Amino acid sequence: MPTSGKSPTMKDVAREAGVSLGTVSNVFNGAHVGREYRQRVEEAARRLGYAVNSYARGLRADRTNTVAVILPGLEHMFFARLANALCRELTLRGYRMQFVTTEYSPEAESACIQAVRQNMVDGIIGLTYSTGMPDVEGIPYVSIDRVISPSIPCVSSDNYGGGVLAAQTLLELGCRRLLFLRIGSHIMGETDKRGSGFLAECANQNVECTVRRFLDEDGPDQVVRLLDEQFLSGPPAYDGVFCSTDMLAVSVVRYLSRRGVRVPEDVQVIGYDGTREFFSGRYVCSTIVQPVQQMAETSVEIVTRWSEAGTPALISIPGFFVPGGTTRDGGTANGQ
Amino acid sequence: MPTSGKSPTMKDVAREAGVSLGTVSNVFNGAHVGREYRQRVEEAARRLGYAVNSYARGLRADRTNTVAVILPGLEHMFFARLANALCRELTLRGYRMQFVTTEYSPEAESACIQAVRQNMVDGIIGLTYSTGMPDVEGIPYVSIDRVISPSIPCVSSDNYGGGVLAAQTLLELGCRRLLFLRIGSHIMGETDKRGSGFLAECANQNVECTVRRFLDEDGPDQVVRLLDEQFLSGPPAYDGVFCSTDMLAVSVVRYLSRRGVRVPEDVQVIGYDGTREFFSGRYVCSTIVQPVQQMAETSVEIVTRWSEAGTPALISIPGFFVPGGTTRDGGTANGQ
DNA sequence: TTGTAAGCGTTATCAC
DNA sequence: GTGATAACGCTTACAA
Repeated sequence: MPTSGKSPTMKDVAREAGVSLGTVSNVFNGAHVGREYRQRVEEAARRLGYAVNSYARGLRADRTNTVAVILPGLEHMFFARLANALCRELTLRGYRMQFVTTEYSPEAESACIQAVRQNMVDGIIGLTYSTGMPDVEGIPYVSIDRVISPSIPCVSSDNYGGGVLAAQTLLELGCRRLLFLRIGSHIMGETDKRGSGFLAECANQNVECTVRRFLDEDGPDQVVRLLDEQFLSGPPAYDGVFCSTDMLAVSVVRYLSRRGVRVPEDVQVIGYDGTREFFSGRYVCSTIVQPVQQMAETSVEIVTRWSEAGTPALISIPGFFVPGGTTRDGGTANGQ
Repeated sequence: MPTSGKSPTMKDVAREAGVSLGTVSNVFNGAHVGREYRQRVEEAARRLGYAVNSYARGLRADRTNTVAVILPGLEHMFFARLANALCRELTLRGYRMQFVTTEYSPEAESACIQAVRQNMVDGIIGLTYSTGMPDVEGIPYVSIDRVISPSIPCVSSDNYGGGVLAAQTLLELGCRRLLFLRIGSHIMGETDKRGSGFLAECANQNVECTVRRFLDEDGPDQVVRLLDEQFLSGPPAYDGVFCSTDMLAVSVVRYLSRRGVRVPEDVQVIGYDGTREFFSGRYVCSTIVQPVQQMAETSVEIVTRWSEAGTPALISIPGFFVPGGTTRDGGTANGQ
């Protein structure tokens, strides 16, 4: 067993076991091989520390056991959690993860699509905000949080349902004057449904709801100005706020605290994502938690079983509400 | 330009350009080719949308332009930042990143080492806590934050220097009764040097310093009990605390606040890592910031230029102090 | 069942 | 400088 230098190849195993190359190959591909032969091969392989080279295999068999994961970056906790879960699920199923960031290479996505066509990668799981629609017809591509076309499967948390849940929760907690704050780019996406669901449930329960929208480009000044309008004069104009992201929710909570408005006594706030402080594990606010783990499982399941079934175009996985200290229902939630 | 289906190969390009296979290969490998031929080939390649298949190349040329990155996980912000920076640096240099987590697959590391020997991966950048020393003699392996052997390069932040810096900072800020708190496993590692540096500087300036050590296994109870001993009775026994991680520092700060000890008025606390709140970008405490970006650059530089030079065994990159509200020097630092 | 040989996309070594 | 050809490690008809 050489401790360094090159690995043994099938040829070496064949020689060691005294059988032919094809037989060794058959053993490693589950084909029918006589017991005696199979044993000899397996033993020889163990002695030599042999493992198949999946890239060489891919060259012939169009299969590399590698999936590319494309995310905007890792510094946002939601992305980090997602990447982590995807890595886990892929590993569990015997796949390697090739990781790519769009943050630093806008053409990363098309490079990956190339790679699939070259059989260097078996499939792609992508969460991208690029404006152009990637041309991924006919290749194993799972999109996260963004509908690309009816024929490309998209996995996301149930944004609409999450919005409904947020409204139900605030209303149950006694809020009657609701505000929905949204931040994001111009382009419509899956995440817009958070607002739609929220508003629909408000309408359904005959409660009025105001909507305010920030753009990513807006600086903090803009946000503060807008919040001032809503809250500063007299008693708070609203007693329940749903924010499209935890980040926004935390900003709002901090703003309110600075202005002497008590949270959750005067105003209750719910965010969306399920962001936790990395050290304590505490949720940073009351929030609708994205089911990251299940989203990862589902995505991996779909790419790795691409051809096996007709895949539905849009799979929405329900999230759940968790109290995080910014609603009135019993303090800060901890742990899982 | 077919929008789906398989990619063109060198053969296709050769036919399209009316030259031989070898010539096409030469063009893509920078060898000397006549101007006329080169142009014809390049044009044909563009027309067909050709790109070399680096795995097929790897089969011959022992080079895949892929580097494996091994980290314990991504949920800790330091790891996420590191992975992000590594991805960036690798991409910039034309490498792909294969990402692996030890959290969910303890044998991930040896699998990667296999992969290198099989020429499926050109090199490894690894940050692992496994007890056994990986057998990586002779393959391109860069270890982060852990010395494996004199012949394996290790890149880390200058932990010793960081400890010195922490001591200098606390002393400059007027602290005279110092405490060093450490958390971590039994095994000695690079990070232990944080304490050594801190203590050395204390000794150097003739200031006494107490040391307390937690183990990862210790529950929060243990930590609280220990802190109670140090701080609870009477005025705080210490006025300056250096913690081996930001996580520990934040726990300590929270503990002190709950006990009515004011930070930074009564006790000043410095952590280590440079952790920031993901939404505000604020540092969670005054801290010694790990130079993640430079660590990534250096590691990538070393793996990708493996053979080109004798590499020093240990490269320590200095971090820097940043105030984060738990020291007395001017409020909370923001931004970059 | 087992062995043989062709071929996957590329590079390296030759003659030309 | 250019073009055929063998080889990289593996899979897969097909022949034995």
